[in-house]
Amino acid sequence: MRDTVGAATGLRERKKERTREALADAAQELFLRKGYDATTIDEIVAAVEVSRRTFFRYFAGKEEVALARAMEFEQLFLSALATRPADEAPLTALRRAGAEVLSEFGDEPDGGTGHEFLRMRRLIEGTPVLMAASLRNAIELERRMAAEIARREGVDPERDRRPALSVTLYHSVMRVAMDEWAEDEVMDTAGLSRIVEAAWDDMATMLNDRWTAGELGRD
Amino acid sequence: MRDTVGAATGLRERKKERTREALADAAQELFLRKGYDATTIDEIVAAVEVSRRTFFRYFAGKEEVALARAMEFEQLFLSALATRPADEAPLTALRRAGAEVLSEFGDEPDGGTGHEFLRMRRLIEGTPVLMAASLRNAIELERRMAAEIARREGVDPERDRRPALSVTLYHSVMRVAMDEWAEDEVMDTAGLSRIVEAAWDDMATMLNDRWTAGELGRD
DNA sequence: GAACGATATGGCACTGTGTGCCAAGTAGCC
DNA sequence: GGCTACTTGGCACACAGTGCCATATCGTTC
Repeated sequence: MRDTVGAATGLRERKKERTREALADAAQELFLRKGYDATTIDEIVAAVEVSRRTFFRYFAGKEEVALARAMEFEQLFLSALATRPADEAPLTALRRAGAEVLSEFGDEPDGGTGHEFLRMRRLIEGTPVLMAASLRNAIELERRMAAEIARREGVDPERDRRPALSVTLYHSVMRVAMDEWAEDEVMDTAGLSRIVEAAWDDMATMLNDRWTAGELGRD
Repeated sequence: MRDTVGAATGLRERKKERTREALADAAQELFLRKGYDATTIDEIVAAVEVSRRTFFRYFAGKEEVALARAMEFEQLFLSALATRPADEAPLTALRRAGAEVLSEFGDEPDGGTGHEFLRMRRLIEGTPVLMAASLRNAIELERRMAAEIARREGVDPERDRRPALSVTLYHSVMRVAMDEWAEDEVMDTAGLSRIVEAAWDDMATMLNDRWTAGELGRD
């Protein structure tokens, strides 16, 4: 994603993009090595040789730079959703868009972007202020996803709650599945796919107020 | 909830509780009148005549005092869930516990705790840092609720994802329903109940990959 | 290549949040 | 009343975040 910039823009734009990338990379490296709270903005900007003031021209704050990479995946997801076949049911479109993004990773037991992704995820989960900011980003992403589902289905999201419900259901299942999967230390995308499918099966069973598949309702 | 304290404790404990309540009340009054960002900790402690240092002995930070009342409702909810009949299905128990807590409010068009609750909810929704902190609290509440569901169902929440799924499903439906309901300015609990029921119906339809009740699946 | 306008950067001073330390004050107990 | 345990207030500090302005750099035109 980052290597597609600058092909047809000026030096000024290219320098800005390089500064932004350098800040995001330096921040991530420091956060993963020292922890979020123990890393200061002064340390990040020193690593890139720009001023604090410049930092705040690229990022609204310390949290935003920490979540910068995760937000790139959100863009990937929205693009994937927008290009799903128009006649696909909403939940199917969401699930398949998610699978597309996941396939961007390879199985990379101890290297590459997948490993870094897992390490950043653990950092975020373990840092309350980042977890909070990440959740708020997720809410905003849900709103945009719901708008896309509403567009695909030709309904008004302000009047019809089904887009919002489908998106929040999708995120709920994904979050429970990813919490379960991330207990391992390995970027095993096939394993995640299996957990996700099983979680959807459990959810369908549960929504009919049953606890196991095959059980009759009992209230 | 707050008036049950101090009956059998010493003066020191009673003074601490009064200070804590005074800070929470002063903070809420200032946040609702001036906004969260425009209110400083110095203003809150000046209103109660204690020091900044004392403030930080009662609350971990500015966000925590803003969410103090909301977290009291979380305790109410957990208590209500714990006392639901043991043989109730998980989703039914969650829904009925929620209805119990909601009934603590009356329909109070322009006064009382219900009105204050709505105003605080709008403040939180409109303040990114509070929204983020609130969402993180909700995650922690979900974890405790899942533990309670797991206890009721006699399963290990570390091995069985159904407690987590049922809780996150419940929260998802409630959040979509409350977003829809809170567009009004009135504490209409009957209206909320109707929206919640309708949202559950839509969710059940959707989880079977249908968009309307009665529609055959089409993928 | 120089000039000029537009834009980016760095430095500074400032506000506000949050925290550790320690002296002074207060509550509880005997 | 004395002593102990606990609470409070003041202070100095670190850090995040921001507005303002002088200086530097890039892009465009000639």
